[in-house]
Amino acid sequence: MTDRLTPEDWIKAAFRRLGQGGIAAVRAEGLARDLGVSKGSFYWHFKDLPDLKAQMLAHWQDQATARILTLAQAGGDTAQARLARLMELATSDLADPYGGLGTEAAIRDWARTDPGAQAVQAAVDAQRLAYLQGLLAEVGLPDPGRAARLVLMTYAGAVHMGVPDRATLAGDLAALLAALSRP
Amino acid sequence: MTDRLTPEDWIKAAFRRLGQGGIAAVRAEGLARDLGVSKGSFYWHFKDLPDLKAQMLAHWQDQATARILTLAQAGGDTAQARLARLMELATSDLADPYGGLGTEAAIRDWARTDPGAQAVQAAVDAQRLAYLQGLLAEVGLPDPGRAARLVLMTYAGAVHMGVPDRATLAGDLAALLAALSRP
DNA sequence: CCTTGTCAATACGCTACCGTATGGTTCTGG
DNA sequence: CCAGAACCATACGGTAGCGTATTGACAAGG
Repeated sequence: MTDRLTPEDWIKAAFRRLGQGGIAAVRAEGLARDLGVSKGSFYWHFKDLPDLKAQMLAHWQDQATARILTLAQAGGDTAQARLARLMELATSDLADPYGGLGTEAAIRDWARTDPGAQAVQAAVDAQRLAYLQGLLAEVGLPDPGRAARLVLMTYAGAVHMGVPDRATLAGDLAALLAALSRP
Repeated sequence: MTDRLTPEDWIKAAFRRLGQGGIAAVRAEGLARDLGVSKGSFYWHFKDLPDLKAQMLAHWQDQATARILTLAQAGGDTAQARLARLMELATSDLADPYGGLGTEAAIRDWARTDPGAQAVQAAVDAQRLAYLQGLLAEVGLPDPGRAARLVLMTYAGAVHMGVPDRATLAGDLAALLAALSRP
């Protein structure tokens, strides 16, 4: 257990602050306080705040697309199985390893005002939409484009309202898919 | 046209800033710059920033519930008619008189970190949910509680993602309701 | 007129943060 | 064992915003 810090430690702490206080709360001096060091350390690991934020976005982008999608892909052979696995993943902790489901919402908040975050968020949304649409088409839904959009909007909405709890969210998503699958 | 300012002028300007830059952008000195006066004027009309924000929340609460719901209520005699009118209102400018549909999203962002905003947002959500659930029950949906939740989650999600455009949003909501109405 | 109330300008001290500069400490390879 | 690298502390000047205090402009009523 070294008491020296790595960039990852800072990034993890930054995501904690992002989830709680929004992007305005991720500051060099505050993070240093959280980690029990001085900000001299921060400016050793990062050039400045924009540097840290860029690395946060890179982490998030990888987390939100690549990792989840490969996990879902490994979830089964049939489209049904992969779809089920994806729903399961989306409502699990894996979707948000940095703390509550709030990180997804906090990133969206951030993206409303920051062009860089906006770009990453758009890319993530597009990738999710394409993958989900493909899956739903394979399953045989009538209008897979609209259905995929509805599912993602529901997910984003759930994350931004007080999500009831993960079980009801899973139930709501399942009900939505069931309703959309009978024309 | 008097060149003197009223509290409403400040509040309107504050909502513009909220929609663009989030709650962090509503500051006394910035607002004063927007309005072409000095901040001495701000502290004449408002005790301090929390005072302004409280008045913003009061305005929003009235706007988001009372006004919309009475408009919807006046939209027709049957539940179907009122439901249609509600959907129409939700995707119109009336839902957000302060500028793009972004205010709704900005308020939710704000509510994530501010307890006062959180309380108002929760109250608005609860009222919307109750009203919509009643309407959907009257129309005869199988599970009106879940359906109402799904509709509101979809709406919140649409507001937070790049809404495609109001027409497709209206179409998506209609498709959702149609799908949910056949068991 | 002149007083009073309303709204705005200016100037001030205070706090929180940024980013830099410089120096101290601990780890590690040769 | 020591030179350099990696990591952290401390101290500094600069900016942006808050809230207060004081004064000025100007309209309306007595």
